Amino acid sequence: MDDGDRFESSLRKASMREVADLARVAISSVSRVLSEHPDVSPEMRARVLAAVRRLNYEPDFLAQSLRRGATLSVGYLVSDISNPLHATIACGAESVFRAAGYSMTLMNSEDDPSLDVKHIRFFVRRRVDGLLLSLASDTSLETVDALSRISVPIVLVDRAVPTLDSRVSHVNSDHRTGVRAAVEHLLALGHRRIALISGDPDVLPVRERIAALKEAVVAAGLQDETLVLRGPLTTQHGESATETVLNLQPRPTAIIAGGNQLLAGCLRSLQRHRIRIPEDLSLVTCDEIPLSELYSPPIASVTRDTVELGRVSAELLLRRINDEGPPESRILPTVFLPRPSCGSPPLG
Amino acid sequence: MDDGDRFESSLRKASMREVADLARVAISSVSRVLSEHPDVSPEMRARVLAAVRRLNYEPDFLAQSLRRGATLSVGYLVSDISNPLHATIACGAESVFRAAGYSMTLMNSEDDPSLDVKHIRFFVRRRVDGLLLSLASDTSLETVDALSRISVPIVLVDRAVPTLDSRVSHVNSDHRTGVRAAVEHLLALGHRRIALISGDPDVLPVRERIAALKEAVVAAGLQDETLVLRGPLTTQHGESATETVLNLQPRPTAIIAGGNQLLAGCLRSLQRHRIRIPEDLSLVTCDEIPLSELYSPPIASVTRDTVELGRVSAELLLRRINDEGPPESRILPTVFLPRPSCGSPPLG
DNA sequence: TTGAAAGCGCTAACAC
DNA sequence: GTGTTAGCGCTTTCAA
Repeated sequence: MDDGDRFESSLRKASMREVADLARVAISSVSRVLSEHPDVSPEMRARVLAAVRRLNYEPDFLAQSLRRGATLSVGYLVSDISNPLHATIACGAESVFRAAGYSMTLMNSEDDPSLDVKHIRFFVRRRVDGLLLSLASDTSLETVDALSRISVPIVLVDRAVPTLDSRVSHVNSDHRTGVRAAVEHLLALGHRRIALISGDPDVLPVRERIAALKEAVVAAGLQDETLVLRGPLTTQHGESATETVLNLQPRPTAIIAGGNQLLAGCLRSLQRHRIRIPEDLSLVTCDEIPLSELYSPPIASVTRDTVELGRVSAELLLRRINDEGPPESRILPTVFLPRPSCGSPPLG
Repeated sequence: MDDGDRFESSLRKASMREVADLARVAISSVSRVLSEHPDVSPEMRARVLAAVRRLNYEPDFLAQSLRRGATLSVGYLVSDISNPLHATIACGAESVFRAAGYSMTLMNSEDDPSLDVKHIRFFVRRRVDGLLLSLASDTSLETVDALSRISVPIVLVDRAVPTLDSRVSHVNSDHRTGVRAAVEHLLALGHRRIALISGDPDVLPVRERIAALKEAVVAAGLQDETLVLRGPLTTQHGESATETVLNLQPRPTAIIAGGNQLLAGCLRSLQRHRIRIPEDLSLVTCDEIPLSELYSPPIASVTRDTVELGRVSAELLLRRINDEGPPESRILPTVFLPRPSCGSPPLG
């Protein structure tokens, strides 16, 4: 490699114009070669490709996107990517997008519905080809309004906006079935005073979990002695709600942590008070957190394949982007895994 | 809102041309108003803004980027975003980028150096303004070559490529100090046969941890009875390496899990063999995993502020993008947190 | 088979 | 203070 080559191939972004000049062909011919147009002579092809190599040319995606009207990029809106639950969804989605030549841009809405709206606008201005949304709130009017005003394909991930049903795809987990199984398990063990440490009901999974708790009690023909403690889906709320539960008279005999972050806070509080599980209190979590199955004792959980959730969401979005049919809804299973954190309620 | 409005404001992306026509001004005037150019009369401003609202106009970022030569977007390359360690780094970085008006696009390289290269090329074609890289391997020649051929600002996160020192910024954690403190703690407790379950040495933290182990032993004037088990940074390797350790005669009395994923696998194996911690074996982890501090017993760890790591990385990248000085290096502290998983070695 | 030229939506230099 | 115009780098008719 001589010095000329080394100079040419380094650091500067060459334009198609320069490639055309070097190859002594028209710029449109370069374009044809690179987009594999059938009608190009082998000689020209070779000349162009040589120039491309020599200049280390890479087509400008921006210019291509502007011209073609597609960016091959999608936006993923999530409340908090540092939550392992969302991170695995993102991972599943990204692998599907990547395989299809799409890139995924990420924005955290930090559980703030007004950021939901801001970021959706942002993505639209950036002309993403589609949007994967795990909204901070699927009940906020501003968000629903913003969504109804835009035309990009949308997939809601574990969220529901009934007024948009005909325009957006949905991928949800069947939280209700999983939580019902968990509650039935607790009821069968003899628990009656069951506390659900819950998020606020402005996202679908929270609403479903609350409904499932009530449903299971009603279905069992029992009087409702359950308790729902609402608050943000944070470890802080998990911790303080657990404190509340522990101070109640009579004290609930089982806690369902309605989210993985809530569980972390809950465990912190239980440890501080040296509550024995399951002798003093039974515990179930909704969504795992790393090590929850290796905890002492292993913690029963309502769980699901979140990587798959991400993959399916991405697939539905690509289908919409490529105009392969109308919006669809998918419901993926959840499963209740009984583990030693559930036992009989303490006597008395 | 009348029907006309409803029609105009919904679903179609209006162009600046249409806004100009509706407001009966030149297209450049629209541009001036929107980019807050000082010399615009209040009347025109009002006319333009009215038209903008009426058409629900959003400027096309793509066209702006092409024209301005900046995309206000950066790429983040990471081996696996579903690892909480990387997810929190991403979270810290994203918040800084977002505050500065930048978006962050994510690609997983799945611990495959060839994907590192592919994704770097991909980002360059997309004309990102900068790159945050947690490479799968910082020793791969192809990667180094690819990096030396591109001109976008780069920040290496917890990675080192000596030949690129003058061209890229670095943000590293001081793994060496943290691991040395951990080893010194174990030595003080009487441990001599210490096993480090390690990743492969093609990323900086792994190399530093191995070096720190040796350093600490030498500094203590002891004969080296340590053992390093290399492999991928996965739970599988953590598990199988632990099996290996448990079968050794004489068996090591302490294990250092050189990464959070390795810890998860290690714990699984220890539980299966009913190894008591710290009575039978002492344990330290490098980087926490959710619940590792709430484990029974709580697990000693070499840890660091990963959100801060992400934030600082983003700040250095923005500084380079805005040409505010040459590439910089930052070393952020790690800290060893002794916890009950470390005790005296078993007798005999 | 190849080249010339229009234009994607925007910004900025220049004119008035 | 506002309008006209030349591109940013590419794709794609339309002619030749």
